[in-house]
Amino acid sequence: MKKEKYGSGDNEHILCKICGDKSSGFHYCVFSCEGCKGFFRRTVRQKLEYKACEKPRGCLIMRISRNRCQYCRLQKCLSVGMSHEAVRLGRCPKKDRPAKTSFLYMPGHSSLELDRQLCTEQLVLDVHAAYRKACEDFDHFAALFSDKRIVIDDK
Amino acid sequence: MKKEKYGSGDNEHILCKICGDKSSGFHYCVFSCEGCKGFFRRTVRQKLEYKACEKPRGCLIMRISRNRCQYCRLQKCLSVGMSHEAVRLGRCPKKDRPAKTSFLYMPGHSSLELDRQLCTEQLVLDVHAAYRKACEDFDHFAALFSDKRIVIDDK
DNA sequence: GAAGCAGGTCACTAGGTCAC
DNA sequence: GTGACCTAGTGACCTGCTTC
Ligand SMILES: [Zn+2]
Ligand SMILES: [Zn+2]
Ligand SMILES: [Zn+2]
Ligand SMILES: [Zn+2]
Repeated sequence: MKKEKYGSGDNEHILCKICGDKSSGFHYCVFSCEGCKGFFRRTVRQKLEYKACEKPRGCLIMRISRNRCQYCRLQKCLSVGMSHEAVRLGRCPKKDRPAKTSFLYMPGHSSLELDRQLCTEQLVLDVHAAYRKACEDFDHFAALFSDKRIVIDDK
Repeated sequence: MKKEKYGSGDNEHILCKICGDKSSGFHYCVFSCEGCKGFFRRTVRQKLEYKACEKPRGCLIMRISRNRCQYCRLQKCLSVGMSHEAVRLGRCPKKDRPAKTSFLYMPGHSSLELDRQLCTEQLVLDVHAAYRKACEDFDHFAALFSDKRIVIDDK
């Protein structure tokens, strides 16, 4: 029989657990995209270390934001269980196949749906940024309050 | 009459003598898993030669490490008695089988036990690596000592 | 028959490559 | 540095044959 071409599997309906892009398979024990797979491989093989993220609550890793912070991308890879030690080679045992009802499974993807995903990601990032800003404002306020530079006058 | 399905035997409670994965039967005169069986078959059939391992004391072959060094995997296959010459066709007489009470026999395996096995393997590999490092350090020290660059002053 | 292994098949992935 | 694409292996599953 013919050798199937690259990428002909149905892994593309599964989402990358790190960034949400379409997965190309089960890499380093995690369903992940070619980008995150390559990123993790380079990091481990060359023993790269990234300078720590300065944002107090870290970065959201999504398809459109995954290249903005290597430190947080690596943290996400590790936190979802990527491991260079434990890999699975060969055919996937039938009983291990992820259920198509899993939230990781995406029923289809037209370019329309891709556009929609990108818009949604941008929206999520905007909301996240606003949330973070609010947290900082609150911290600032709390500091002033504890310094008694702000008092509540409930007379 | 009806052909039993693949993997329906009770061999899965026996461990692969090469890597410790679950055995799928008695292959090339050794209880072994599908992976080690296929590896040995390819090696013999295609007369493959692997470049010698550089580690002075070789690699530990376990389920999670078996694909890291083909040379040592083949050595392990040969050392536990795999042989392409003494191929046995057909079913294996019960009296020739190793007893199930041997340490090769694993009473059960849930996914919990599999996880535990992987953790244990990683631990063993770490300890092995530390041991090897200690051996190298000792060799280095012994060399200095025999060169009289280190002396013991027990005055 | 029934059980069970050798060999084949081909769904899979680690690692390499190189245009961006 | 990134990631789409390729290739060499890997190993889960199957089929044909052997032995009991
Ligand atoms: Zn990804
Ligand atoms: Zn960050
Ligand atoms: Zn094995
Ligand atoms: Zn080795």
